[in-house]
Amino acid sequence: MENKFRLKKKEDFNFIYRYGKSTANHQFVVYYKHNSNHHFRLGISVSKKIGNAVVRNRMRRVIKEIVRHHTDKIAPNYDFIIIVRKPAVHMDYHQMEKSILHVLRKASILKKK
RNA sequence: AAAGUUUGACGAACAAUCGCUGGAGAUGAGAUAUUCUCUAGAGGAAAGUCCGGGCUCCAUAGGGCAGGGUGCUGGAUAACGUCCAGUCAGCGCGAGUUGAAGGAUAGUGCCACAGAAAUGGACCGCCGAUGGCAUACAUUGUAUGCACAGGUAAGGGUGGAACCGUGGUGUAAGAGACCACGAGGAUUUAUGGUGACAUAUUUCCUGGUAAACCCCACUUGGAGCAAGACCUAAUGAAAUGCAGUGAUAGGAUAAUCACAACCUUAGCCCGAGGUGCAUUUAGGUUGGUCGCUUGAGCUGUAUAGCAAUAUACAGCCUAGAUAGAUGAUUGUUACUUCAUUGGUGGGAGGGUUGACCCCCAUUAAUACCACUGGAAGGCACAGAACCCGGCUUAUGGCAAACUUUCCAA
RNA sequence: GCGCUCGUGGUCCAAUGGAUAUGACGCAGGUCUCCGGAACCUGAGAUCGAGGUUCAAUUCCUCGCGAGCGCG
Repeated sequence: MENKFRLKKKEDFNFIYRYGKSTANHQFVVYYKHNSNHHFRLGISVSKKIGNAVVRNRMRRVIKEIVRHHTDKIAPNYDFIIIVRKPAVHMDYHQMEKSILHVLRKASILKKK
């Protein structure tokens, strides 16, 4: 995933947490906010409570992979952060894919058909 | 066959599609942009951060104290609290394994409860030799009694531990006071060993505790890659230069006012508010580059050594991220387990060193072997963050050597 | 990266190396009451794990596990 699609700075995260809106399902939480770019930007947050370094890295990589596969469905002009909750650890790729699409649709970040 | 002990190596593979990071090449005027090609890309513990070192900066004439650390011997090492080989002690039938293993004879402290007493102590007890008092005989003493002075450490059965233990001599009663045998410690000498130490021997001594204070020996400056070096926006600082028109003041300077210009007030006008500009210097925030991977490196061979390890020669270059790359999906295979069998072929015996176990009873069926087919799993612990050497902890199956017991020959 | 502190019944705590491990709240049973509460009485329930030193460890030492905090 290219750098311009990623949220990196601590200030960006804090800004979205403070001024953005949030939705959630059982496995994920999404914070999102309009931006002035012509593409979306993604941040991923996995707490230390979720597991050890291997588990956290796996969650991050799988989420990156899922979002990359659905880049064309995601509406531009959004910054959003995906936060992983504990039940997501035991899901496989396809279940996570469904769950993430569900939560993004709830947040109305996905493009309408 | 069962139960163990030690050591060692390993930590699945391949393909397709879609991606990530570094490097090289092409594309491109050029760049850290774009596109394409090639190539490299996690571990045995990368983990915990428990030790040690390299490296960097700061401090430092030299020496000592304090504080910290370590603590049998010899060796290895860059160094270590690590490793190897030994000694001694403990544990285990054994293979083996564990040990902060100097000093209690430098000094101080502590040893609850119980017990007379927990290290210069006398409560009960024993004795009354010597001294004292009393009585009797008698004359300068003898005998008996008292338990006053005093002597004593045998007995008290409490405790984890009772002034080394047992037996004797000795004595008024007793006592390492003396003797014999024995336990432990220090010490002298001899022998063996580099040494710890072992064996014999001389002399002296005898509670435990130093992971209590302490003494002795050795060792130790502090901080950490967010170390540190370099480049650099914005804002503010200093210096220099310039600064529209008009007015005031002045030696001179933007010192002040008005207008103009520019900015904000959602697009325009009015109104309101605000504003010197450029260059250089120092500082070094944000951001970036270096530090950053050629190293006490890896592989192989030979030599030295019981070994840890060292030396020589040859070959090799093998991750470098920074919201942090090394991934995802699908398929196949190795491998494991299950169903105890669907099929084909072999087949009177099969497996086993053997004891023994399984199966069947000769037209046939079964065990077993080979090939093929089905289902499930395809794993555990775990992710480099400056780099190494160890330790510790987590974890999957495998192999080898050795030990003990049982059974058969 | 470096450093510090703590871990004791269900909860909050106490403790000189000396064990029957303290107290409060809570829990259970009883007394009282027509019933409940309050009060009173009684009881159960714990030293984070593994080793070591010591006659004896919650306490001392080592390693591990978990929690919290500080500095850069």
